[in-house]
Amino acid sequence: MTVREPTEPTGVGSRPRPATLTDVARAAGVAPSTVSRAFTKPGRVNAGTREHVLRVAAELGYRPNPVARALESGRTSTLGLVVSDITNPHFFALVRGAERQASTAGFTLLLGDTQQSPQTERTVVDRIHASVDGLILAASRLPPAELRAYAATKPLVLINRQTEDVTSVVTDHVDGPRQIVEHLHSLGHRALVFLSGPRESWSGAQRWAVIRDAAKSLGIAATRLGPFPPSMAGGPAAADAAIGTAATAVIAHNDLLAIGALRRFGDRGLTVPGDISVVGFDDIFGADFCAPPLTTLTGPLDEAGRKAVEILVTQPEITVRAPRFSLPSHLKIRESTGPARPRA
Amino acid sequence: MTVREPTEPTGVGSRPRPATLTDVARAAGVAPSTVSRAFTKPGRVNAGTREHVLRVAAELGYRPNPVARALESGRTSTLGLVVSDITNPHFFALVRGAERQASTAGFTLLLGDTQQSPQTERTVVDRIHASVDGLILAASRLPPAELRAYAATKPLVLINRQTEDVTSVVTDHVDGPRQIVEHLHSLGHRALVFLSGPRESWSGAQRWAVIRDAAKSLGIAATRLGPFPPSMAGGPAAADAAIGTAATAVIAHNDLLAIGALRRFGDRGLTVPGDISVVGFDDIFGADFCAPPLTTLTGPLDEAGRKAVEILVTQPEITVRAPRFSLPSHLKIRESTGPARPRA
DNA sequence: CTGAAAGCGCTAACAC
DNA sequence: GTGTTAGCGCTTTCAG
Repeated sequence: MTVREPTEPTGVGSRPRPATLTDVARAAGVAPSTVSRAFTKPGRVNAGTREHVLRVAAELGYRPNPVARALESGRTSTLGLVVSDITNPHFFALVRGAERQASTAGFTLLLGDTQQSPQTERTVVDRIHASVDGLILAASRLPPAELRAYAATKPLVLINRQTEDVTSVVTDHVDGPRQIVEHLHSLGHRALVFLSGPRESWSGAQRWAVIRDAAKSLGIAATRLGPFPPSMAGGPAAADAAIGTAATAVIAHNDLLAIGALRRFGDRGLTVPGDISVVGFDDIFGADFCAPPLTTLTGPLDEAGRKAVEILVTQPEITVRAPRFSLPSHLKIRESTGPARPRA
Repeated sequence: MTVREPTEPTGVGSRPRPATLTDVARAAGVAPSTVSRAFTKPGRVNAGTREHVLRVAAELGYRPNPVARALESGRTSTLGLVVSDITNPHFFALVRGAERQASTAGFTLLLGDTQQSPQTERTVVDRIHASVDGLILAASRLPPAELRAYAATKPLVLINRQTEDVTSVVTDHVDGPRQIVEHLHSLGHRALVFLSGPRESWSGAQRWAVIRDAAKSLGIAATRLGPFPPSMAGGPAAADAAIGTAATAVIAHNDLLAIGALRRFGDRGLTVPGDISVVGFDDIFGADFCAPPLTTLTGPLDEAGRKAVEILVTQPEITVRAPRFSLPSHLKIRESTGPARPRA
């Protein structure tokens, strides 16, 4: 039997081996199981012993090793959150909401970024898969079959993506986009343009479908331009493309693109909303203080994050029944939309 | 000996037990150690055997369990990143930089939020401590002794906080603030005000110290107001307080506070920079498109995140020597600063 | 080159 | 109420 000296440093500048449960047991003169119980089942151990054990543990600076605990129990108290582009402020609120809810529940978040690539997404998910009790995939680009395969293996919640047999939380994608069209219509706009984002975006497809139908039923024109990168950098191209049309209002795939377009319109000498109205999606940080403040459809992403975490923490079993949740969004009217003025 | 049936589902709606290394070994007709080697030491196993094992593993959908691997090796390929308030956009760039660098290195990030409380910080750090190979604490509020204690236990890198015997990465906090003062001085400002953030903020203290000294040596007045919450919500109170002084320029503890103040000045009928100039810190997302775009000191936080991760991934040992790194920051002059105009 | 066996730190039966 | 024992899934000596 090899016994390592508990506290012997192994060399200059190295770190001491942290105390283990066994060390504590030995020092306290009790069995390992007693120490374990002292920490995890306070009721099932003599109060005096417990106190003693706890004291000795504190002296030794003992802290239970979650890795060992996880190996035994199969539970890690950790949730994986995978987003498609952590660089995108769109996801900040999501990460924030998820983190808050997780920490409230005593869970920790493992963060992953797919950099918009399905291949990377696969790698990331495979890697964290076994280390988490549940998985949240935001705006996943994975094909349905793969998503189902993951869901069969581990509690999985999709955010802003829906697929058969997989639990999802989406921000409303029907009423919201329709409200935008109605808002614009009521302001007198009769031709609008949708500045689209990535082709593979599920939510982007939903948005356009609803916008197109709503426009049709109101008898106004709607055309789609793009795809454009869903970032501020995509703004100039998107704005320029819009200027080439007869539209008096643009609806951008997201706020980032909208803000980018806003600036470009300014640079090109167009005033917003005087010459052209602009609407975004998400109500990201900054949408309320850009110039002019942006009319946008709130996408309660922090709430979506909270909801997803809540599901995984309190009732992971229900994910096998693949319920779908939809969170209401509403139109936040600010100053980037106004009455239509026919353009020359 | 208890042998669980490898693939038998345990009930309706439950999930199959994932294949383990042992399952693969059995199915492939080899020893567990051979399977292990096939995955981790490709050289030390017969090419044919290896191929066979890999094929069987693939068929079974086997994926090595990182938790078990970590327990044995003591390494988790995971880094803990703890920020004081994930709600603060200030940290977005940090999280982003850290995540990118980590994933490049094949590491995963565990995210923690201390909600500005030292007590919570302790809890969070204690909890993730054993699950990570290294720790990054951003804007830590912990006392030096505790920080040292953690550093003695695990590779630790502090961001924007310095303490003896602990490795740190800070964005320059001397030249930068001085540049702000000089910039303002050169525009003719002779009285400025510092809108301070939380009292416990290490970087806030540094900033004020340099500003005060720089002002003194330039022979201009500098006073400190506050503390104010370092958020947009803190802006109104901060702006109002500043209006009550003779200052023609304000330097805010961070961009959030600066943007909040910007809006308040507008609401109160003051034009920026006509009536008063405003400077922030960090160059957060949005600083370039608020109205007017904010002059601010860049705090290369994404780079700081990358640097911290890089240290922990490539040379964790050096943290015992507690080197200090400082990343250059520079003044980004935009439109919120202009020539001083004496106020009534 | 491959197998057998020990054990990482912890929890959970199962005794006593 | 407490100790003993057997693993969780994997890597790693150590034999063969």
